[in-house]
Amino acid sequence: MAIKIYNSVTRQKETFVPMEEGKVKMYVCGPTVYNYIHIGNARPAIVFDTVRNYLQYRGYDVTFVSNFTDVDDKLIRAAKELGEDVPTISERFIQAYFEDVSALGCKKADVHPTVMENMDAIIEFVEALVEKGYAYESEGDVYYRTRKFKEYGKLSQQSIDELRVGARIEVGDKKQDALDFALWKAAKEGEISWDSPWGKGRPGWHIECSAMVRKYLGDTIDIHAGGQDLTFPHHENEIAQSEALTGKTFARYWMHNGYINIDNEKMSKSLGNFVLVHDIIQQHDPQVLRFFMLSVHYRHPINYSQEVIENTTAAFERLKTSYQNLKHRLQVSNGLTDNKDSWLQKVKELHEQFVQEMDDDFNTANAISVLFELSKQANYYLMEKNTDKEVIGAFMHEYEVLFSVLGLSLEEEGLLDEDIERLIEERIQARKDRNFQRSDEIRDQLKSMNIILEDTPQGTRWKRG
RNA sequence: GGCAGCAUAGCCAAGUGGUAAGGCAGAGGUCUGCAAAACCUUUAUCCCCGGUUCAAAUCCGGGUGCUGCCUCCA
Repeated sequence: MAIKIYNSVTRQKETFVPMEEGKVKMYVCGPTVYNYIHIGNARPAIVFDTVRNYLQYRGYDVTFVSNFTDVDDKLIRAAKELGEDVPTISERFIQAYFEDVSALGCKKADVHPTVMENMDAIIEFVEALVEKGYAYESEGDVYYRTRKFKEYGKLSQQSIDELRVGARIEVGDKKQDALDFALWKAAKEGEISWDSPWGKGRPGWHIECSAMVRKYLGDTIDIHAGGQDLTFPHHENEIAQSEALTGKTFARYWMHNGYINIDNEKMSKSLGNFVLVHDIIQQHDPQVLRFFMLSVHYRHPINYSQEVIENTTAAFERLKTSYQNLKHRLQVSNGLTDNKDSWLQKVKELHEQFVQEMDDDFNTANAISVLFELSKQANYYLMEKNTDKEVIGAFMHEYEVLFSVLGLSLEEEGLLDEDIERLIEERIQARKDRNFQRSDEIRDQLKSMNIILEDTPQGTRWKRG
């Protein structure tokens, strides 16, 4: 069995074969850190974190690099508005990014390079392009000679001539051709800048990724990923820069995640419907947000709304409840189950099905349906009078593995206070005495503390509501 | 104008040639001191019209509607 990945360049699913056996080099375009991230930024973070998890689960040694754009027009504008300097702002939102994304269950990349700390590599890259004739200096700016790169447009499936029709030609342009794009921008008065062979300035947007990929991962990488909107021009330009310089394939598999809409509308500043992760996770369990993102195939558009997130909350709750119920039963299992082997076999089959779904271009939507089937089978097993610790354990283990691959957590937060424990004991006694008034009183009291009690033939179990 | 994508039940969503997964919500039932959880039953002529095929949600053509990219954007 092999993993299949939909490659944006060829527009089809291809069997994944990394350059070096057992090793994967992967790069994901990260955010510009001028604000808190919105849920559109959260999607690639979650999706490609899951891709990485799965590749690791399948035994690959993954080197994962994801950058921060910490110098650009938006940051310079933000700095001006806030009266702070660019590094202060970017540093603040890099920290905020880590907080948000870690709440969503994303692990850190192996390297999170920034533009500022890689200025030398970027300048060297531009110089090399100038030397090769793929770039030229013009009044302190440096531009890429787009027409010189014959394969330009191969990722976004557009020919140079078609692009030319739509290209905006600015008055007094320093470019030789409208399609050329900036590798280096001369500093305007008072802007943050670095010394370069072309005078003081800063990098254009696209060059950073080319330079960092090369520095941290090499000339050719296995997977290059990002949002769909990055396909053109960002990724197209990265290919032009890198392949012109090295003459080698830049990335072997390109992966792009789909857009997010809010209430069926594009998220945009003019509509005022920007949803920040920072705000959502105050109101909703961040795990639910992750589960929501993974319940739709990563290449498809996804629509965020209050209704859908509530729907998802209930669905996610079903899975966790089932796991909690297994956990409760583990202690009181007596090992008298019939058909033990067929139950263990069932768990094994579900695991194989999960792997099969994930192998197919990381179809997390179907993988999640396997999770629901696991829950159904577990619930079904729990209906048996006698249960076996090994079977319960197998179900639980399977739950833990699948959740961890998807980056979801089964942990219940906090410990049970002694007081709560005591109340549960008291209620058990009250029920034995058939004092249901007192019993219900305790249940209501605990409910107000967000502890939900459930009585089963095997005793009382509880969960956080 | 060019390029690309999408349209599946009240809602979300998988499925790319063999007769519609899964979840949420709804209805009915079982279990329970009452609940909860769970289980069972139940809910779709796959946007429209043609075509190819023994067979189409799936392929082809034509509509209609929506969206993205071509300019900063995940």
